[in-house]
Amino acid sequence: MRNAPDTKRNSKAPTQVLSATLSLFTQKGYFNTSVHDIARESGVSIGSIYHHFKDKEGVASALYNNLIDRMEAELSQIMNTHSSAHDRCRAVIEMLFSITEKEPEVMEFMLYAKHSEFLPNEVPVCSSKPFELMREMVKQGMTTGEIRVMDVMVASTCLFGGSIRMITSRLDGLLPKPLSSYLDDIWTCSWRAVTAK
Amino acid sequence: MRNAPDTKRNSKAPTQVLSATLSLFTQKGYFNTSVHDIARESGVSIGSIYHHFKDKEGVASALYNNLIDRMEAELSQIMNTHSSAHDRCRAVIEMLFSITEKEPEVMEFMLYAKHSEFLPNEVPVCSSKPFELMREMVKQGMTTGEIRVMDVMVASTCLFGGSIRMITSRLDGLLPKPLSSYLDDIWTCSWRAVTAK
DNA sequence: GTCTATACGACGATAGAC
DNA sequence: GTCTATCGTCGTATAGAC
Repeated sequence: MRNAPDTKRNSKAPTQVLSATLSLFTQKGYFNTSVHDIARESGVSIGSIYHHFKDKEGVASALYNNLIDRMEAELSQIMNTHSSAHDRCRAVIEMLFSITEKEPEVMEFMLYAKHSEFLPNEVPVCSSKPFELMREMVKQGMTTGEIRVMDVMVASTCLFGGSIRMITSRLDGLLPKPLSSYLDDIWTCSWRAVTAK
Repeated sequence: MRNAPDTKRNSKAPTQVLSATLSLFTQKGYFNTSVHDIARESGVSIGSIYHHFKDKEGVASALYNNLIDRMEAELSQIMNTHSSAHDRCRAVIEMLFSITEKEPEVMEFMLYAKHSEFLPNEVPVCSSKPFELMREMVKQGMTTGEIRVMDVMVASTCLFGGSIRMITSRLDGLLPKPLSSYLDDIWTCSWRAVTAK
């Protein structure tokens, strides 16, 4: 029913590799992780890894794009289930905080890794679709009058910048309590920063 | 009149090395820069580099601590020449913006590099003296009633987080105009976020 | 203090059997 | 599709002359 009749079923190697890679990259960084490490951690041999991915950078690239796609899906979901900029932006921060607590590695790799050093050909996170969607929310908030009219970049940065830095602080172990316990305070500050009244 | 009578005068090699290193690390990153690169760029031989520094990490470490010290000096200066939290914090942002425009490499290395990956033994930036001073300013602002009473970490992050992300955006080339042209808007947002009324 | 030449290890990537 | 064994390169660090 599928494509090739005789070849083996699609293996689960790639997902195992990506999962192990996320752990290793967030713990030790891209350059401190060897392909041997990935093979050991994932239980997949080097040969297989190179069969499924072009090279080490290809592994990182696949991982990166996977996570960007996932983020974009989450943001679209929020875009669709909320109508005001206020509700949308708050939901975004809540979502980011939640992922940070449940899957710190995902956030670590998305927001904290210096992709440009090992993925020179990928579009930087801040120019990626998810970040564009966040700016779009802010923009719409200006047209509805919820948010003061100003440079969209400035407004977006002020509205989300605090939360993003709270996330990195949490990942650095500087915050004793889970992010959810700071959410109300952060949101009060962030919204006051850009709202009209 | 100095210490050793016969040995050559203290060479300027170390400063040349650190200067070249800053350029290379910010352009290509720590791991993409070899000691050979540093030798070539600085005009100092490998042997000399290893004479002055323990190893490659030692070069990075010296650079890092130099810049931290410099930042601390700038912040102390601001602490002494301004009295209110309002004036101090605004001056800090102005200073950070100014350095970003005049010496982008300094900010790039301070705020954007993932030090933990190549300087595992150094204290992270966010726990360094300069960042502590910034939190101290915020703390004092709460006692004087300028800033709403809340978790100091939350307030500091909200007050400075937007500006710090503007800096990284600027370094990423996402902002067409120099940071100074956004300063007033950013400050309005940031201060509204934490101020009492 | 400065240099050149070299030793040595690690890692990315491939070959080729199963 | 998966594996093991191996190759070649590059980069850190040292030795030792000046």
